[in-house]
Amino acid sequence: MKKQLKRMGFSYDWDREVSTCEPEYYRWEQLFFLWMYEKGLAYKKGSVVNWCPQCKTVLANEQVEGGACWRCGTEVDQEHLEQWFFRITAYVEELLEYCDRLPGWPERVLTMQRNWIGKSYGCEVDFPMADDTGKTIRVFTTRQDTIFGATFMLVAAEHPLVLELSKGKPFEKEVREFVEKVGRQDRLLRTSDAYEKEGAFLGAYCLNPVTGWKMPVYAANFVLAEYGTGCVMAVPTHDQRDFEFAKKYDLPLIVVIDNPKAPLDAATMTEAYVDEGILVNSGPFDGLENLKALDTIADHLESLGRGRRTIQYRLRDWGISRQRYWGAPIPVVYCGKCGTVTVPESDLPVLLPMDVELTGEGGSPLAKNGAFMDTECPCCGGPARRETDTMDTFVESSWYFDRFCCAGFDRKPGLDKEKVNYWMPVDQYIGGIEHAILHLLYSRFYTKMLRDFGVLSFDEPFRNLLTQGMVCKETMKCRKHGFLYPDQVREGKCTQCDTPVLIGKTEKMSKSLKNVVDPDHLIREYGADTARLFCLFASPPEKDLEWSDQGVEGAFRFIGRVWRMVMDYADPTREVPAGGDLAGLPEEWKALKRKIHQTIRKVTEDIDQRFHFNTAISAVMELVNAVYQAPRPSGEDLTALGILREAIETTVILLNPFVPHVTEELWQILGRTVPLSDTAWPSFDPEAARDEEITIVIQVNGKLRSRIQAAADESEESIRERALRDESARRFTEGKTVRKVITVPGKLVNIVVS
RNA sequence: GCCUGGGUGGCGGAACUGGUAGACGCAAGGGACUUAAAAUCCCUCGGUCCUCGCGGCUGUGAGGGUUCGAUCCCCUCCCCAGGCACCA
Repeated sequence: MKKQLKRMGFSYDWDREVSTCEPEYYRWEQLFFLWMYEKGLAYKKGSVVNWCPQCKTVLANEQVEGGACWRCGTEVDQEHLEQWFFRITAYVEELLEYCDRLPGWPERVLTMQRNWIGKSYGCEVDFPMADDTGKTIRVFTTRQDTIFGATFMLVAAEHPLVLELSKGKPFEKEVREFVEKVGRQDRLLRTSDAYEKEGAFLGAYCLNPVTGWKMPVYAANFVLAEYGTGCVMAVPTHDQRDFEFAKKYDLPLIVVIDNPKAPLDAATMTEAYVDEGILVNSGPFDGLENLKALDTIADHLESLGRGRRTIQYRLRDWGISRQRYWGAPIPVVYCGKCGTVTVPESDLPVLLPMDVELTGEGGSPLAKNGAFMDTECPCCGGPARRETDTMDTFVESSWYFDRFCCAGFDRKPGLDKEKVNYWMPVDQYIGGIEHAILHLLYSRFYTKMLRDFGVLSFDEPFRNLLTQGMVCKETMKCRKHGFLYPDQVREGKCTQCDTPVLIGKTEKMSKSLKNVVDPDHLIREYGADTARLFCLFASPPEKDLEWSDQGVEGAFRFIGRVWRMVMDYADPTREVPAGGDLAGLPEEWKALKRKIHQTIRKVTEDIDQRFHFNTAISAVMELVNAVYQAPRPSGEDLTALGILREAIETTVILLNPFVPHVTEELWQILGRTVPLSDTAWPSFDPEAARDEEITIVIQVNGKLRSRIQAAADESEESIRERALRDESARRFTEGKTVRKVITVPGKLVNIVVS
């Protein structure tokens, strides 16, 4: 890996290399854990967690993609386990707020983070039970404007209230069966479109706090126990889920928001009305617009003492326990006497044992390692057991960038504040879009936390973010032999059985699809420079890159073209100083001089401001084409040779960041002794780059009709006059009245006629 | 369903702030060089019509709108990619 990176010519500073799996790194992570534990930012709790049966480990919510494990794709189960969590929710407000203060981040990443955090404003409302026990059911709602239409109550099947309320009632058995059934249903089924809303009546009633009506209480399969309070007031007229539920169990519907365009009738509604409207059947609030009623009704509930405004977030705490080997051991021991005890700072690091058996079967290898597990309690000295869970490896990647600033720093807290605060935040961070929420959210959290511990003095880790695309290639498949590597195909046929190969979809390069390119082979065949040039030229970095063998060939040809150009002129221009004065140059050489400086400007801007290497490279290609187009001067024409020398040297310098190896060699061939990598980037001469003559477009009624040449300093008035006299344009203005003439300096004249 | 990006020649992609659409490359076609091939160098290359011009019309997913002028701004719709999805 390292060798390959070096062969490609990437200029990494290997002195800053960091290995997150070494104790020199993860010991600090364990220290941070102790600090977090002390502050309540790390805690253990029993909860329903995502469990990957393949990896035999727990996964954070963010690490479940469409119900499957982000690593192996296996469907994730729900298990009840004791797990360690990081209290990322302590920073939820700041994480959300700073989404508006990261102008250098792509909007879609920020949107994804905002959605993931999922802030919503609403009310908690207490619904008293209809029996006289004085108990209440508390719900969270964002739609308190519909409270007059709440006709029944829904409770998550897993909620303890379900069994409590139904206990001893004639419905108890049915409720129990229902709860068990929901518990058995897996995640995939629950989220599928066909999943039907179901419930069971608990034999209990509560009262609507504003209308006083009796509302039957149901357990429902579609109510989430973990969100809000796990209980929902159901308003079937204005919520589609509640509507479906009401229809199924024949529950009453009351319209409380009327559609101003077409009045609603509860008896004939076929779906819930979820748009804006005017309140009806809502007592004192009738006639209000529902959006305005949100506030008014919230006030009303608060004055009644039945509810209060609250904010809910979708974001949950970050479950970091993993039953894997890799990852820092959690520095905690369990003592029969003292309970959960943290490992004292002086005993850190808790080392990952080297003598574990990695069976590949999943499950924690540490839990099978007695020497690791059995220890002494740091408090009482008695026998104790170590925590065998390790931390999610995303913890490691949440601060490695800080460590880069002071790699090897071996004093507490593992970060040299001065250096870190000098280098950080990262000016330009580059990563795949797949980390939009995982790594990028965790790193933001960790940064804020370390800031509050006094280690860092900045709020956000990455000032600018570029999400680069992935390298894709078409897949090839043989009917008999499945997916094929590129070298298993010759002339469209499988090399094993000679049957024609099926060309499949273009997909992200992966070993499983065999649509990969071997970098060693590529470097052997074409060299690292060709590989680099192709990748940079094919598309801008934020887009996916479609691999094309012909494109690689094209990149190789261009390098050859540059090489021949240099070889051609290296000798004749060897003794000629590059450049030369602009004044007095014949027009054709002036044009090349201009092209040189325009190219420097364009390439500098494209690299600097936009990371658009593809257009930077095409600009250099244009310069090379211009040199090929130039007439070959005689050996005495020192002016011309000087300009050519300048063009050639400029080409070599400008290409250096893209193709460093070949340009360094060409630089030497040109007789330069100072290495190109130590040579300053050229600056352009604005005077030379300026166009002396510009093409002015003449439009009639917005249609392109003619072009004229104008001197750069020609007055707007004069250009306008010439445009009006222009022969080609007059063919279209002849016999018509000129209504208006619009001139855009340096660009065009538009003559409006009727 | 909701949110975010996108949709430009045969293909990858340009067009910076509303001002010449298609830069540059690939593919294709033609020519030069060569005994020949490869390599190289040069030319043509969105569609269409004709009187083949330094021409006309048309053209950036579709349809409207704003504007002197729209790939760019606004509205409606279609399609593709990604994200979220019973979040009350």
